[in-house]
Amino acid sequence: MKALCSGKERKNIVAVRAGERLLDLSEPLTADTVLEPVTKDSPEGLDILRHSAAHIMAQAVVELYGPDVKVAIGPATEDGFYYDFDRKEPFSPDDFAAIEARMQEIVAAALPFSRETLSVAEARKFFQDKGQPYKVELLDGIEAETVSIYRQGDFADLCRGPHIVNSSLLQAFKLMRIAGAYWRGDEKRPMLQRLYGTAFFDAKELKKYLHHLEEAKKRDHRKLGRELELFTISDLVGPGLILWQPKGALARRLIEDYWKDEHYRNGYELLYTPHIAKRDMWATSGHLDFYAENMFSPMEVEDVTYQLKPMNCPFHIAIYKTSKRSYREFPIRWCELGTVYRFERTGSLQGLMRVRGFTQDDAHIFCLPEQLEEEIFNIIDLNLLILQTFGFTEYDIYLSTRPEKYVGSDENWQKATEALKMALEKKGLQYRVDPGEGVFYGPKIDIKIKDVLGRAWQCSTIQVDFNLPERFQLAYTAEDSRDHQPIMIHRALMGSLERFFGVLIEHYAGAFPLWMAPVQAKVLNITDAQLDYVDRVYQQLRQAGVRVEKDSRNEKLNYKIREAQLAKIPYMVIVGDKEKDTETVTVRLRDGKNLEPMSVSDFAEMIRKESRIR
RNA sequence: GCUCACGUAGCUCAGUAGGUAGAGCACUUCCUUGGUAAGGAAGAGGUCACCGGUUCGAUCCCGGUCGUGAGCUCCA
Repeated sequence: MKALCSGKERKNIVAVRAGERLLDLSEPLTADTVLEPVTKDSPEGLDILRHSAAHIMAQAVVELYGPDVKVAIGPATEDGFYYDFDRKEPFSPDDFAAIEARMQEIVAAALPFSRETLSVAEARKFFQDKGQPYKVELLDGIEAETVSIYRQGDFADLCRGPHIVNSSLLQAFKLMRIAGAYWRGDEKRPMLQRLYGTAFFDAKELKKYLHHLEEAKKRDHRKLGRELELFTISDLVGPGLILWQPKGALARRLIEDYWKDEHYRNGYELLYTPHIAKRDMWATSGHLDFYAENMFSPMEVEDVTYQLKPMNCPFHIAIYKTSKRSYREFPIRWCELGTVYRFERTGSLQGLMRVRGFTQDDAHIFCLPEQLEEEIFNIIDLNLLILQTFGFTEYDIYLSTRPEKYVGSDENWQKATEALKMALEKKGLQYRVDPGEGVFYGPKIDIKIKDVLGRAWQCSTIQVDFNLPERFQLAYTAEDSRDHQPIMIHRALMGSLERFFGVLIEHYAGAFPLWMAPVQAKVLNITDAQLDYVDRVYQQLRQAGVRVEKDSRNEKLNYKIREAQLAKIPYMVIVGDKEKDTETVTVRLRDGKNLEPMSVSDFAEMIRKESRIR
């Protein structure tokens, strides 16, 4: 080790890496091991600290609340750590101070983390004697011959490691929240109490992280949605059902207009379809068998049962079936901003991100097998273009394969999965496989964009489907003048307009780019002497197609500016006597800067130019 | 759906050891006519989420329902 680095660097080392494995610094070395240091500033180093913090928290909890607290698991997470406990009495945030204080004592004691290797049988006896059934159950699932336990002070935990050398390295930590969590993530098993915390090597980092959380909170789309009057959710209407207020509705219209234009350019035709359909149709499509738990309850109308739509595909299929199709028509690209309803459990609803009624920017492409690859390419290109237009350039791509419950033959699934995979690879796009996460009728490519809170939101989805065409017996006449079955691609790029808008609000903190800002400019007068001029400027801008408001209230300019600023309006158009006399306006930008006075028509032209999307 | 927490005026929040409530902002009216982030005054506004229970009496205590938040589970 000494040979590896200088003394200063050594202080910075948390663990070492030997090939794939991470090892404690206390690990005995063999001559032939090649070691690589894991430092404090590496992601692995931080993970090790946080994992150790989880152990220290568990130790504190056991010491404070007695050995009848059962410990489950406690890993590091993306932004901290947690530990799951089974305890009769609920933890409350009031307990945090005591647990943190106890943790501080453990840190101050600089307890070494020591590793012991035991056989599985020995370990089982050890945890049985300690009265820790969750640990025993974990051991039941371990196939290796030996396991390791880590001790610090009197606390011992089943753990692969590695850990920090001793508890004094935990310099900056904070308990964050309490939540319920099912043992092993299974809702049929006991609900445990999960304590979340976060930890860093130094206090500055912790402070920075907490500050980041504060900033993220300011961008919360639910808060901004209310403040900017974009959308609301009403008890009168019901949970998970979005009401778009005028400003939000206008932004949505701009998004939809752009979407429609872009689709027209890319060879799509627009459809409209109804919100309900006969139950029989949902039986044919397989939704009743495979998607019923997500559907709203059926309704009877004149002895026929109908059901709200959770997807648009069967409606597009019905349109497909209106005439005999020829291969010469292909590819058929049909798109629709289709509003669907899905039953979501109350506990999972969240603002615009998770709702019960939402509009998909859906499309279905019917094509020949030999057109499949190119169509997928086209979709990916259009997809990335649209995301880019909205300012999203960072995303994770997933390839989701066949789920447990599915329709269709294995052969079809394999063909479809292969097609998606080939497309991603030929495009040179990095992706991860999400096994078993496909839809019941086909595999899919999902693109998840990240919001400021670091949450990844699934928006885009591209699905290849050989199965619904079969179920609905879709056909086209091929060159051989015989009937063949078309392939169907389902895709949504923004995914849900609601969710996408939510991500947009957080992405821009409500300060939308000019082209999609519901209000682009607000005309503010200084005194009543300019009332007539305010009106003229307002009318002229409105005629020129600028989305403009005016504030001619009897208030001070400061006050009007403050309001417009809080409303995140891109341009404030200020008119006083000076402007009135010269037939000009003074423009103030969102960032506080002022432009030179200009004519109203020049300003309108400036807005027109800047609002161009591409 | 599950666990925990929360639910007071449009918004943000006080408050009552159980005796039917208060601030700031917003709103209305009046005064003020003021050049780049809150001028002043007055007024209106709440069956303290809803339903039951305990009590002489409940916004406050207890139970249930609904809703919200953080997670779990599930997903666009």
